[in-house]
Amino acid sequence: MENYSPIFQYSSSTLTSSASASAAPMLLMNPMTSNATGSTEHQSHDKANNGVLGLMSSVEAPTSGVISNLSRSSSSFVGTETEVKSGKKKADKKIRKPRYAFQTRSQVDILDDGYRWRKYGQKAVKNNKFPRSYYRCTHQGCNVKKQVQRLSKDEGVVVTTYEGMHSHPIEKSTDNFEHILTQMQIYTTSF
DNA sequence: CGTGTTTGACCAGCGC
DNA sequence: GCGCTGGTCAAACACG
Repeated sequence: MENYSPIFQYSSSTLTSSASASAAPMLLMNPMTSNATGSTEHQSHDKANNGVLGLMSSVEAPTSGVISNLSRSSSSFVGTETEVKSGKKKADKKIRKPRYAFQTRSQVDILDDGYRWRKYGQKAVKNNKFPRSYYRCTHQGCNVKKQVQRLSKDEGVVVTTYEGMHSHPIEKSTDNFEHILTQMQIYTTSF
C-alpha cells in the first residue's frame, strides 16, 4: 500500500557539520513541531541507530514493490501528501495528511525521536516476514502516528513512516535526537 | 495505580 | 458479492 515517489530528494554524503546536518533534521522535524523544548529527562531509551538510509514519503495510489525498491540503496527523502482514511474517493474532501517515511539502518525498530509513542497495533504485512507496528503519539490532542516496519529483504533496514504533525513541543531533550542525527548517514542515490 | 504493550477481533477499501 | 489486506480498537496483561 505504500507508494513512495520521490518528490524532492535529499542527498548528502556526510552529516557531520551543522550545515548539512541541519537540512535533514529540518526535513525530519518538519512534520513535527519545530519547537524543541527539551526540559524533561530522557530515559534510557537510547537505541542503537547506525544510519539512515533514506527518506521518502508515501503517496496515494498504492503500488506494491516500492519497499523492495527502496531496500536496494535508495536514500531519498520525499515530502508528499497521502490520503488518510479515504471514505470513497481519493481527491475528494478527505483530509490528506502528509506522510514522511525514511529508512534507517538499525538493530532496533524503535527510533527514539524524542516523542512518546504508544503502540496500538501490529500487523503482519504481505511480502514481509516482519510485522508492522503502529504507534500513536501519546500527547493529548496530538494525532501523529507512525509505522515501523523492518524490511524482509534487508533485516538491518527499518522503515519508519510518520503521519501528521505534532502540535506540541518535543517531550524529551533534543540532545538525544541530535545524537541520533550525528550517527545518521544519508547516502546519495539515483532515483 | 498509571502507563504502555500484546493480540485477536473488527472494519473499510480494493481487486477480482 | 466475496475475499484479501491494511489499519484500528479494546480488553487483557505486564511493568514501574
